[in-house]
Amino acid sequence: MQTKQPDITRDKVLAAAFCEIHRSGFQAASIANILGSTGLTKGALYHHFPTKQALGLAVVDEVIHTRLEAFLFRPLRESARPVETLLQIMSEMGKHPPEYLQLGCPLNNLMQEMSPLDPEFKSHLNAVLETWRRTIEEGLSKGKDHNDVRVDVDCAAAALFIVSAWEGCVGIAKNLQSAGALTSCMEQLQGYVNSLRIAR
Amino acid sequence: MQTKQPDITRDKVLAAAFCEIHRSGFQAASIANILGSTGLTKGALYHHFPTKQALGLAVVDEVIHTRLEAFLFRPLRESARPVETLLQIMSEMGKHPPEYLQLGCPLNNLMQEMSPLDPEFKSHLNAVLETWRRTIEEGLSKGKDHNDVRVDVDCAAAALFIVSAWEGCVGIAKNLQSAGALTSCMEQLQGYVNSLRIAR
DNA sequence: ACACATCCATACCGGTCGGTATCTAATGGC
DNA sequence: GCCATTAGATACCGACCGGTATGGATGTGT
Repeated sequence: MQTKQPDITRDKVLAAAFCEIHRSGFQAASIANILGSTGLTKGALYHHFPTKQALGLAVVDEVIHTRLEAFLFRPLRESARPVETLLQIMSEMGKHPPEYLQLGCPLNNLMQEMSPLDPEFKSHLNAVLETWRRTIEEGLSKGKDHNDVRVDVDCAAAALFIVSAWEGCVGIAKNLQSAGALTSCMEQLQGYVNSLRIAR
Repeated sequence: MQTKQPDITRDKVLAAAFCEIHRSGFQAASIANILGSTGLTKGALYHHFPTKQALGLAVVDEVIHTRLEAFLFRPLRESARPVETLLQIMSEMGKHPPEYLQLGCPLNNLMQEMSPLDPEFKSHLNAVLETWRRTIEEGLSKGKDHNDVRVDVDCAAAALFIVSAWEGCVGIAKNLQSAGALTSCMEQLQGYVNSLRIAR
């Protein structure tokens, strides 16, 4: 196991690639730009990643998935009242750095662009999406156990819709470039989530 | 006003460009592919459109907007009970040609890709989006007049959410490549719309 | 019938793309 | 201290991109 420069270099490339892909999409992402922003050269990149596609997949698995895990999946899994945690995270969507409003959700961007074009991308991206959906589904199920969610709710279908609408809201807000639109949309989605709960 | 061949050629280019852009996105859309599928050459294309961007904007205005107008906006505006018409159209989403499930909504694809990159695209795309949102808002308002929609509903916010979630559902279904997912998601969205109505 | 604008085909351009071959320099095992 | 492997730099390649310059064919107004 190497613990010297190589891992650092690899991470620098991954971080720069994530930014470039987030800005321009995968296909339009320029290897030259990625290298330029790191000060590295092609020799370094192609030593760690065989192709541009492999770099993109590594960004999905090691950057995008990891970030969602930290700010969404883990808090949701570890919460005692996951539905309230979910609503809390939704209400804090406006607190993301402004680039996220401007550029949208990196996962959704890549899904929309790459899933129809590349089965490898589709499989890696859908793995992240399925983790997201399942995490919410399990949160809703746990809510049922605590008499917080109505027993007649189809947790799987509701979870899929929540993820879909969530991505839709972020996407539309990105086009409108409006934090207010994002807030308004997420509030409506919170209304939907609350409609799944037992009124108190 | 010319009414000979030129308009036909222009429309052929537009139709081919729409397909190519729908398949690959705008940036990855190849002028050569567009021309190849029509049998025309660059001379023809660049006679009718000064740049690739102008071609893309024309696709937005003359193809995408027109199609949405025909299958969504007009039926909604002309309906006596617009909320029911809206629910009807939502329930028929599965009847689109399979390419639409595979490739997603052309409007949303372009918004996600181009809005952050090109203000011209953003403005044309958001004009279509705003027409969509406003049409639904007016439908909800008309529903209020007919005692179909609750008076406490914020029609503007609800309309924005409906469009956002709609696009989100189509986008997620495209990634999952699953007609069932689309149907399930749209059913949940119909549930949301119904929650805006007065229970009978 | 002649001049002229419109329509479109052909050939070509500079630039950028992802990827590779080759070389040097540093590192780790013995 | 020697050698093999790894890390990374440099130079270069063919393919493709959007766009242009030019020329010919086809109407069209007069």
